[in-house]
Amino acid sequence: MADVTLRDVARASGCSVATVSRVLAGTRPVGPETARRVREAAEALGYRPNQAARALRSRSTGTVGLVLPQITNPFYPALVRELTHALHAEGRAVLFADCDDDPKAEAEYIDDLLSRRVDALLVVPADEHRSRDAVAAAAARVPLVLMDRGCGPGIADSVAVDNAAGMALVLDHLAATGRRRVCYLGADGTASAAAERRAAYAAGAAALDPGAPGRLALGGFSVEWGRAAVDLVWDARPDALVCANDLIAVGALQRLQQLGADVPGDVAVTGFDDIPMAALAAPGITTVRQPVAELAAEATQLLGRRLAGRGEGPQRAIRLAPELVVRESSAPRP
Amino acid sequence: MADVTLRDVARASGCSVATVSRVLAGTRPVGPETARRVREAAEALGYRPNQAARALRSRSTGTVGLVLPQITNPFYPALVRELTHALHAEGRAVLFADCDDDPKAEAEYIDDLLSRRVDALLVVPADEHRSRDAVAAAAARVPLVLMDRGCGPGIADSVAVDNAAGMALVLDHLAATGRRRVCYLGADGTASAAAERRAAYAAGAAALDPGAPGRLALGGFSVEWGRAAVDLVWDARPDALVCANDLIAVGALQRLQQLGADVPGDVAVTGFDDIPMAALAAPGITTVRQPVAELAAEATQLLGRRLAGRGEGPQRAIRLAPELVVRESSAPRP
DNA sequence: GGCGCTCGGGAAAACGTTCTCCAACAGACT
DNA sequence: AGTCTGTTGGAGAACGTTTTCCCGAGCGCC
Repeated sequence: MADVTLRDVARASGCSVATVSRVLAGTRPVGPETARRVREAAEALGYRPNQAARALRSRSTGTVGLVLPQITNPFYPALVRELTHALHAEGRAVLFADCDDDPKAEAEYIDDLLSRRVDALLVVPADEHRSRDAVAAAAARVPLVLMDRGCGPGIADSVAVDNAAGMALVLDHLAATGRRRVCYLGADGTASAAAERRAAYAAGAAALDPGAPGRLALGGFSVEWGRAAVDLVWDARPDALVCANDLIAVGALQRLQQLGADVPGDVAVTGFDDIPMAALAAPGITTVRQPVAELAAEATQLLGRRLAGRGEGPQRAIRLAPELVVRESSAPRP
Repeated sequence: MADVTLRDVARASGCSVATVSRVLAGTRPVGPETARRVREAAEALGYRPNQAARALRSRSTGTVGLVLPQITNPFYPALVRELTHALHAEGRAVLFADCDDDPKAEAEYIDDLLSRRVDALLVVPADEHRSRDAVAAAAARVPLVLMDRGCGPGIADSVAVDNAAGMALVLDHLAATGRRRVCYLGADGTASAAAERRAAYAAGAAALDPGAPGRLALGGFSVEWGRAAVDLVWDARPDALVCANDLIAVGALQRLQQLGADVPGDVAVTGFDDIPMAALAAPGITTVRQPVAELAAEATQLLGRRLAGRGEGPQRAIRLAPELVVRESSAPRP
């Protein structure tokens, strides 16, 4: 009942530990008859390799650390799901850490994961600047892929959505459906997603209206901020509110309904990310869907390459094109 | 730059590996002067213990496996967050597995986690019946705590919300605010949460109206089902829809708005779980809040007890009282 | 002064793998 | 026949800890 080891299998099959290891790992050819005996014995005894011993000897745990800022941010569960599935498909397990948006906790978790000898790290950095040191140090020790948010240039491989392209899709759509006075409800952080979307808005909105780039309110990526931000721009009488993510859009929608504004009649509202809530809000929120499964696939592939090829090769920054999802919140006015 | 081991620290501090291990692990008293030297050397070299070696020798990885049916179910992220924080606070890391509601995948993940030598398992079983064998087998090898859903009696320690009490809170509230013709939009699975809530509704609703226990529609725990279920009970002209969870309630709300029904004027709607979306829906959904942090704390405490006390003692099934959160969806009619 | 004791320290044996040697033996070529 | 090459198997050394012995020194006690 207790643990059965290679020794036990060796004894039962009448050969040496080395041979058993070889047939089970397939690391060197072994006589067909011996192989059969070994496999039978292993099966009969219910042998399960001890991953701790294997990790110690082969200096590889088959484990990847995943560090997130906040699992309760509704964008991440889908990402976690895709990542864990992709990694499990390659036989890797996932050590999970949620650092609660705190770069200090993040550094500790990364340290802990490294001492647990993860083969690689997937990190969504909590803060563009304050995460940098810890991430760079970690990247020097194991393959590391940044996801979703950046962390300064030249740190590590990264995979993210093309925020500028997404914002351009939104602005084109609004222009095509006759919106002219747009406002931006954004986030002021230095997180790359915040900065890129902000910049893309500023660049694209000028085409609609020279005044548009100036009409913005910057706060956090939250529903509360969405509610508050509406009041800051409402005087400008916008006919469209472009929000930096779906949570802000949800908040904006709530406040607009309180104010008695008609969406999309009086004003259109758009989000970013396509979290589940965007489809379920009333009206449904027009948003930019991140290709989550593809992001996960790219990230694991990047890791796989580094793990196989002994970490050589230039750094890669992969940007995936997002998709516009049009819902009622931006329907053209009759 | 490469890995620094106990040997290196021993050499640098001029004593033996054993001594270094002792002072760093604090496992036996050591002379103050030697201790100081060792600590300085360890600090200077940047020593980080190799957890793989430690795990091999001490037969404990400091790691807990967490197996979920579906991280994308919006109830789980908060639970994951609390669990990982609680476990990290005890110096444990979390190996995460999402089995996508598939008991077969669940069994494989559990097996994989066991061969990775997790010290314990936290499992939210995917299916009351079909998860049973794998969970029972795992529970025989390591401490295991079931969360949220059950898996047949006598399998392992468990922590969950008191579903019956929660449903009673809802029914009392509806009765107190003058609702008489209630309907139940539930789930038909054998998952314990589904069954318990269903039973509690049947028991409690009889007090409001002898016909109430019969007025129910059973499907899945999803928004889509909530939308569909409304049509099945609408002919009964209910003045309150009691939903088995918040997702169903969200769906019901959507369909009611399509039908032109006024919530809460014509009909009240209640949910269960208090997922973030419940507060953000319009109108806000009256629901039963699960004490997530407390659930997580109880679960880790249960694990801690088993891990410390060599697994003895009777099985415990802990039920925590939930809290009613009253929002607009069940406001009394004027 | 011998006897027990604690106390600080080292040598070395685990833990369960993987992997590098090395031995034995077969067949093939000189 | 002798050497070479390739194939199959075993012995044993790692990997970096923790832990069990054991030793010597210091100290109080009859």
